[in-house]
Amino acid sequence: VLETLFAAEGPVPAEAIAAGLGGRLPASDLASVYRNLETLEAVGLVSHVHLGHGPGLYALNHDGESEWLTCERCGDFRAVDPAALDEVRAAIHAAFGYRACFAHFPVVGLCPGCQSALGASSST
Amino acid sequence: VLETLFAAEGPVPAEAIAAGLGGRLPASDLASVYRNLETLEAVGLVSHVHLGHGPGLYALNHDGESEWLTCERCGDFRAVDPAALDEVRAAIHAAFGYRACFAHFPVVGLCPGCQSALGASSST
DNA sequence: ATACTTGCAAATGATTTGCCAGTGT
DNA sequence: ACACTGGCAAATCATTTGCAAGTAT
Repeated sequence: VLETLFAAEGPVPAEAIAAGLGGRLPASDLASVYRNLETLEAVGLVSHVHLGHGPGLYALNHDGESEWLTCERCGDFRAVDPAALDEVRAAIHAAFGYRACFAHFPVVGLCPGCQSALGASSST
Repeated sequence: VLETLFAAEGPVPAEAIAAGLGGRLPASDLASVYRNLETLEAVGLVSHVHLGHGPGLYALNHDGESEWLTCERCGDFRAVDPAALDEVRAAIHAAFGYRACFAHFPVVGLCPGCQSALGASSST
């Protein structure tokens, strides 16, 4: 499982891991994959993120957890360094007292491309 | 279904609507409830939010959609006026070009209570 | 022999779909 | 007669659990 996650380019669904990323790596049973992922998450080597509906996506924690942005229209997503969201976190903390984390559940919105794809109207 | 949503205090799972909020209102079949909710969402009267894992929660759009904050530790949540998140949205837009929306997927983090419950360490 | 890990199958929870009967126009 | 809505059962998708067989220590 670790080898497969290492070979993956980005976060992947458990099913893809079970399939060995489409046959390129040894396949295993989905149940074992979930069991291993659970263990690996518990020790902090792996984490998963929920991008919209659809299955959770798993990825290695190379240096630390990433946080995520995803587009609710086209489904695209990007990892961001947690530090890049510190200003956002500060604004949320100042307004509501919450300390936000976008590692497990991402920031959801419209990516620049989809903003223009719909008639670009709003400002700010 | 509308009547039930109107009687509900906050966002409720489809199952609670089907049960008539625990018997206080006429019960219906879960499938019908989902079908009606889908239609009501399509016409903009209702929206649902995904609070962490667990079922989606449905609520009326009284004056406009709310956006949500939820605590990943205690599961508590609160609705916020979208305007209150404009500063946050602006920070995200400035940094990444994304236009965030927290109506369907909330801001996830630690509420003030849970921050103290874990040894309050971090600042900002 | 004992502990850990797997594969496979069945269970769970949320949601969707198919279909048929009941109501309304 | 025809369109719409509801109930009920079965299907689907992601994930979990039980259990028996297999490998390792």
